[in-house]
Amino acid sequence: MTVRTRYAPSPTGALHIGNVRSGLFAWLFARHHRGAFILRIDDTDRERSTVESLNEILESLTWLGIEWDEGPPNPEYFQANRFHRYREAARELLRNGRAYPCYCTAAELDAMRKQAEREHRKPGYDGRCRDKPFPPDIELPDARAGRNYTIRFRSPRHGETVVDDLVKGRAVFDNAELDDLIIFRSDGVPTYNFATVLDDADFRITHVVRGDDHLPNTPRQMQIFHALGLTPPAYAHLPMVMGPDGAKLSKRHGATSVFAYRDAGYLPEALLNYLARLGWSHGDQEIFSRDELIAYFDFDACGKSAGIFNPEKLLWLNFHYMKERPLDQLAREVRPFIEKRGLPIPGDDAWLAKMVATLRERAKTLVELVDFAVFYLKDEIDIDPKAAAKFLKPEMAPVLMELANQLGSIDNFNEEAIKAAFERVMAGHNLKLGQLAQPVRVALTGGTVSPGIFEVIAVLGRERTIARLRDAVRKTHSVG
RNA sequence: GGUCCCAUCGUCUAGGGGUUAGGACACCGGCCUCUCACGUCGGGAACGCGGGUUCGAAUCCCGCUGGGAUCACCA
Repeated sequence: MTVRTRYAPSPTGALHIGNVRSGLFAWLFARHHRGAFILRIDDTDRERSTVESLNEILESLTWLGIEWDEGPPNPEYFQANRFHRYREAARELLRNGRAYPCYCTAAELDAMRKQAEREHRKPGYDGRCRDKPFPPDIELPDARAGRNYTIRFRSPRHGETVVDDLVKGRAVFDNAELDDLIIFRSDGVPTYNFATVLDDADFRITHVVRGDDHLPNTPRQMQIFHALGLTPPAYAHLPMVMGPDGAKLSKRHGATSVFAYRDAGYLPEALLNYLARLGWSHGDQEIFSRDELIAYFDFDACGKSAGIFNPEKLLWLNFHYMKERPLDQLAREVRPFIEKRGLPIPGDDAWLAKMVATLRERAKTLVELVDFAVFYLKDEIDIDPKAAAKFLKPEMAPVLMELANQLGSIDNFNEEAIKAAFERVMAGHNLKLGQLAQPVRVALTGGTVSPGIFEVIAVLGRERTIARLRDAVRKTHSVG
């Protein structure tokens, strides 16, 4: 039997990285077994579902390279388009007595819960409508047509339900602990646990891979499978991703959506690698290509305990992938971040690549790289007053002038020749490289930190370099 | 509170009866050096507690403690 896994996000908000990791593992498992990965949209909640959110899901997965074999835009993979199927299944359950109408109102249910809580009993539904007689061909609820009731699943009262989880191992649930859950709401909409079962059944999902927050739902879903005469799929419940405070990762932990990381200048390979390695391992290996991930992935190598999201390690991975990227590709990826910043690019693609080459080992994200690149890109730079006070002293003026002249007379304006020009100036004034490089650095970049001074000059070009040196000379007078 | 899940450095993890408990991120120090980085070398840092089983337990079993998830006419 070929493996079929699915990822079923609901389009009700940003695509969260904790959530997308479950999708990643489902995808890896399917790819590893040369099976199919299905993307299904859980949009039964039409109030909260939006197209923006749907697009974000699709774009995020595409950006990460998690491609689906079946799913959108095919309309059959949207729950909203499958209501006929849910209704049919609910009628079947009503006919064979595995479900029943419940006439309790939301207010009554609420009161029931509160009462139980006061008496320190479990807050579940007490089954008061369970044994009321009803016609087997009773219509499904529809509050607008006056059929103001819900349909509940008749859950077995005795025995136990065993989940043999691929990640967690065996979990045994006492059926007496499971109350009769609503499978159809009074507005005629099926609930999640019911719709999910039918989808997983109809799409012939062999392995349900999801976060372990769904583990408590699993015995209920298995019971519905059985009531429908179907065999449940295998389950793999992955541990959650937590924030630094140890609680389930959520918006209040800051940037958590895939888009947020994309926009912050992270590379998809880095995020993918990081997410895969959170809760899964392959010996001591830290860096994995997509193909390696697929080749090595296995639930046996998944940990059982929740993992805390570590932004520093993600940063390190991003840095790694930026360093090993082909230069022209990295330059191409940096470009939109420069544009977004409203900065001009004073050269062609080859120039941009040279600029990126000097910066890539100093920046951990694309955004950070652009931060460092400002002095290359802007015509006018701001000089840090403290740096100027320390390095642009009046006695440096003639030295900088001479360097400008030397640089002006070079034939081939390359690093080698630039270095030779420096050496001539240093020899003439009896200076060491450090004594010359820092003032020049301040003059050219506005600060005391930059790539090697020869490469900076080579990238900046003769015109700009000389202009900035002269500017700096003028400033030494005003300082002095 | 009920139910379920989980427990090795700060974090991600390897190790599943005998190991100086390994790696990675982060941190600290040396080297490299025109600054900052990169790189490189080195360092500190962990088996939650208590009982068993065993010649021997981080490893197997039980309990405790701690953490998490979940208990909707949300998904």
